[in-house]
Amino acid sequence: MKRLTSGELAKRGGVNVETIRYYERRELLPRPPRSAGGYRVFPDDALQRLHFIKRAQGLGFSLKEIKELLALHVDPETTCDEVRRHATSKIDQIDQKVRSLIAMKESLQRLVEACRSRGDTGECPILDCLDCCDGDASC
Amino acid sequence: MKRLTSGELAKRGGVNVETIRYYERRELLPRPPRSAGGYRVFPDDALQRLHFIKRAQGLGFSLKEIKELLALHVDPETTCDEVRRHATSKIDQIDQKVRSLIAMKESLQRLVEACRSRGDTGECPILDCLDCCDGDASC
DNA sequence: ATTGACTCCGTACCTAAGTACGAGCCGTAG
DNA sequence: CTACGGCTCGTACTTAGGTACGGAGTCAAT
Repeated sequence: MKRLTSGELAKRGGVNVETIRYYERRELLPRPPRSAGGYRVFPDDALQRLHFIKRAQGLGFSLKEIKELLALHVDPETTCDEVRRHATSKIDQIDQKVRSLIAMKESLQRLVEACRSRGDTGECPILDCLDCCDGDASC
Repeated sequence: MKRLTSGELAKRGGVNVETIRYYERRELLPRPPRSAGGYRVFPDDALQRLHFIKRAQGLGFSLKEIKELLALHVDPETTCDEVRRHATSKIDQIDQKVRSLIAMKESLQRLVEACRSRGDTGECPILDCLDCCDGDASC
């Protein structure tokens, strides 16, 4: 268990020092103990926590949602059932995002395919229908 | 081809009127012709455009990226190849997001599964490892 | 003991993506 | 013709997620 200053934590986590303070204010990182001189001294699992935050964020979770995810861990009152419900609902959210993304990807793929196979004449099919593909559109 | 005022467009698109003006400033919606009295008069394909924007946004594209996507359509200079490259790169971006989301989903699923199958003794496994699952973690 | 790097805190500033507001036209129904 | 709702504009405010700043204290090496 190495101990980290805020600067070291920030560097290892690939974030700004100020971000560390910010996350502490937002209660995404627990407020760490302080050294004699008043410096923050983070246990090194703070780094794991930080990685988790950044990864979840990269997946489109807001800091508020991430705080909820982390809260599951922290609250000794939460029952296993409760935790499972939260987790399951997050899974559903993720699924929804994935489905939407895949739909959009497929639209784009169809366009690229049409584009590749078009004859020499006429316009690029992508140009003709990029902005008219609604979900289940037959572009 | 119905013509829409900004208010009608906003209502049909499910957005605020100000958002319409904002998108016009950001050049996501082309600046429409004006009526004698100075009112915006949108061709009704503006609604398709608006839908596209909201959908793309829901998938995590920024307005800037969406503007790029739309620009493919607009610029008569873009060659088909160029368009295809843009589209393909967007597909890659989407793929990356999907992979990350699926990884996170699987982590959560493993946790839920472990939780469901645990005996009566001991702590909820979700609580123990929610914040330590790094990508390919063996939670 | 002094220097230089690091950290503290509070506050202010920043970008993205809107939203709200007020004053002043437009347009139509009564 | 007047009232009332919709539209115009510029400007200001909001939330989310940070980033930057400045004055002061700390720590480690020389």
